[in-house]
Amino acid sequence: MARLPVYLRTLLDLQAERISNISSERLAELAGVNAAKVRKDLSFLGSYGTRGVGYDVEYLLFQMSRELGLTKDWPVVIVGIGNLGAALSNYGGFGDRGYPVAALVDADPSKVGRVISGHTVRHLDDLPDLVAELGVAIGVIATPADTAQEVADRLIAAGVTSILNFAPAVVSVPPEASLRKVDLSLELQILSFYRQRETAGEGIEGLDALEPPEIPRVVAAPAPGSAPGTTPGDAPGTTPGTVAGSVPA
Amino acid sequence: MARLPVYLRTLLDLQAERISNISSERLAELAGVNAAKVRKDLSFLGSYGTRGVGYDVEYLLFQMSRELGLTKDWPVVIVGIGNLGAALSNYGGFGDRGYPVAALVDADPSKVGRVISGHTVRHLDDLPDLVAELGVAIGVIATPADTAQEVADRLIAAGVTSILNFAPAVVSVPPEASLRKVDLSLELQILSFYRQRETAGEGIEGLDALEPPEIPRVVAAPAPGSAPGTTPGDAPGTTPGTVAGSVPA
DNA sequence: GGTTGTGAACAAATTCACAGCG
DNA sequence: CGCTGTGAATTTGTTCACAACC
Repeated sequence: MARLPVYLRTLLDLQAERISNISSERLAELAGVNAAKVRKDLSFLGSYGTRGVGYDVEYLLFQMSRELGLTKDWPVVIVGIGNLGAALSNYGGFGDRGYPVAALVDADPSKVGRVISGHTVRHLDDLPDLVAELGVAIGVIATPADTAQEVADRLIAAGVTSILNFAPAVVSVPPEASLRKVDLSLELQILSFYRQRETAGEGIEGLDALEPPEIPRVVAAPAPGSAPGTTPGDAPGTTPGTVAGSVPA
Repeated sequence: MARLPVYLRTLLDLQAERISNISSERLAELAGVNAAKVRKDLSFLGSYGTRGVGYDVEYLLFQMSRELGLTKDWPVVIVGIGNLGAALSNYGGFGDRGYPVAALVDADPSKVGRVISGHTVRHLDDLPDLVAELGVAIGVIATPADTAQEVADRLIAAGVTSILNFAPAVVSVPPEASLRKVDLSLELQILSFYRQRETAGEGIEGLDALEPPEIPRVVAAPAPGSAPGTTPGDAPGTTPGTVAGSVPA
């Protein structure tokens, strides 16, 4: 369940405050969820609470860390050392929490050999060797959208079964692998969607209402920057809110 | 619905390939979802398809962009100019897609005045003025966890109702505001959780799925690396293949 | 013929509510 | 008595399947 890490973090805060015991009620409040949900989620790990009392913070933390696989390191390889990839490799939040950056990889020969945040960038072709040597457990895709699937395939082929994808593209992996995605422009679009609905009349229904009843087959030019002459490949050149999230590698 | 941006992106790709018409079946395949879901989602926007034919890419794009609020810019303020904040402000993906970075803000006086990616860092106290002057629509929180809630409060107070939170903390906002979060360590923990489940039974620690939940009242030391050989209890072996390792909604 | 749009069936997730235990 | 753990009820989301339509 994807909420466990949130509980974990909350419990760590509690531990830092020397609080040794917590009820599902209070934990729920701190984690921003419903109390029954907390109990269901925790009981999924086993019966680690005490009726009439609550949960022992320390003990629960221990069980949870074990369950989340936090008792060992999971070395990470970052593929695609553009803006985002470089930022990620420089971002301390990885290593601190048990996910040390083990290697940086890029397909661009001009990037290979450069040293970033203490790591020498290696070529994408070295992936299998790096994975084997360094025991890489997680692959981070920080390439442009159009190479994301290929990179994922190569990660899988190299034996990496956990992938975190920052590229704004749909990538698929075999069922035995896990994939999570982080897409900045997607989040922003969701936000502006809600905001739009607020400001524009009332909801979708209201929008239907102001729709012309007849069927407008021909469409007005989509806002700014229509450029039907651009080269194919990447960068759909039209309409605001294009594919985004990553950087030239 | 949070899938609309994915369809949007797919449609943009199609447009770039000069494909003018698409069936829900094909669109579903490209977006990595079920065809019926695509139709339900799209019908939520209105009846923009043609039976027996499919959807007109251009027209659907136009309607969708409008619905997602992509016909106008949504200026962004980034709060917290540390590693991550600086990386984000330097990251082109915002402005290109209709989310121009309008201002950078930090609470640290030593950061105020510095110029990053063409923006002079302003003090957090200037937030209300900046929001009013620049028409800021979205606030990005890139501060440490312990100040995230306060920053959110100040954003709301300044009139920003859309917030994207990168800080690893639970922040709450009034119901009229929207909040999205991006949490890297959370994603990594989810990945290692699945991975852990897979490989449970091997590894240095003999945490096999044997269960007898003896009385686990005594708390073992949660210190990193501690490996109590006979830790009792283990997650119920239930729901074997249930939790798939793929992208949830 | 083919494909959308949608009610109905189904599945999953969430919440309720309470028995059972400390 | 208070709080956990969990079946049952409810809500939410997904998929099916087919009538309506081009």
